[in-house]
Amino acid sequence: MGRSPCCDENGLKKGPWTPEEDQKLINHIQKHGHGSWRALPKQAGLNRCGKSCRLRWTNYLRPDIKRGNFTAEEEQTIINLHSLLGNKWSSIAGHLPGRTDNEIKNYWNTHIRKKLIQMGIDPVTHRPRTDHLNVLAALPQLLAAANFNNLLTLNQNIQPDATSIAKAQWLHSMMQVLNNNNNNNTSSSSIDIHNTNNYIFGQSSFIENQPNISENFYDPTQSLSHIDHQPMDSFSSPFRVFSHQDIVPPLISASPDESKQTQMMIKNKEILKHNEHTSNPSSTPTFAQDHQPWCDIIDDEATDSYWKDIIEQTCSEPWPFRE
DNA sequence: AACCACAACAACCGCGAGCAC
DNA sequence: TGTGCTCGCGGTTGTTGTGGT
Repeated sequence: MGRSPCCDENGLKKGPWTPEEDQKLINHIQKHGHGSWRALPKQAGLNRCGKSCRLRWTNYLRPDIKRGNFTAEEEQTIINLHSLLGNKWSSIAGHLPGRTDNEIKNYWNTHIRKKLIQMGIDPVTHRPRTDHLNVLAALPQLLAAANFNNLLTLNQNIQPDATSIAKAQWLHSMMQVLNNNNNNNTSSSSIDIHNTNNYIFGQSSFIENQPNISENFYDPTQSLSHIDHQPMDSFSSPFRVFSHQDIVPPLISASPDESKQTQMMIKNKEILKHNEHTSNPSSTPTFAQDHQPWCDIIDDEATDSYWKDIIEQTCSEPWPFRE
């Protein structure tokens, strides 16, 4: 396995491309195709290495490249695909026609990554950051994000809005992370996949066991674009549920219709209730059983004292990582 | 107007896979 | 089978633009 020596050659120009160079490259490729990139610069009369030409063509000059800002749908697709594929920028780019891997990578590093971090999400794992200091530091923001006033009146309003549900799911997930830390003497920072809300962050056993339900389950997807410069109490989870068939998720609306979401929510509640009543206790636990406290929040009266208790319990118990 | 800090993005670098000989 | 070449990928750096002081 040899290494390409092309960029080590002396006398080859580096740095930004001039319009003249661009034109030469375009003309040559339009006439002859790129063929061997290594041989191309000489044939095209360019004092560049083949690698530089290839990069310039694939990232900038190619006629099918889409210019302009990323749409909310594209952004959501990137997040979804990144949660599945990781930093496989070329694979991600394959699902975004007209976008290059370099462009996506840059957009990720300059925009999306920061937003996720700002929201307390690990941009690598796409889960709430579980390192102790970060969780502690993020707690006030998370509490604000959850917008307790909305949560406390969740069930007093007949039709809770989708954003409130997303916030609530978000908060609950963080609470479970905290509780995990409390209950885990081994100071491991990993999340128990069966005990946490991975139905938000990835494929859970619930989803895998119950694809029919997962297809109908409320999708909390929201574009990240609208949380720019917004107070934390107006954000929502950027994550969505993947089903089996959704390994490569389709494009979805970034601004789903509110009433539709509400209908979905009601439908999902019915499914959960139905599941609760009909499931066999000895079989694989259902979503409702796995997440009983959370279903209770949705289905039962949520009171001030309930939330107070949670917070006090979570915050007053000795942290395994405290001195 | 000058300076600085930061953001955005184009381009480069190094590595590994695949292929031909 | 080993070697060298080419290409593509992902991480990083450099350059330019923009806003604040």
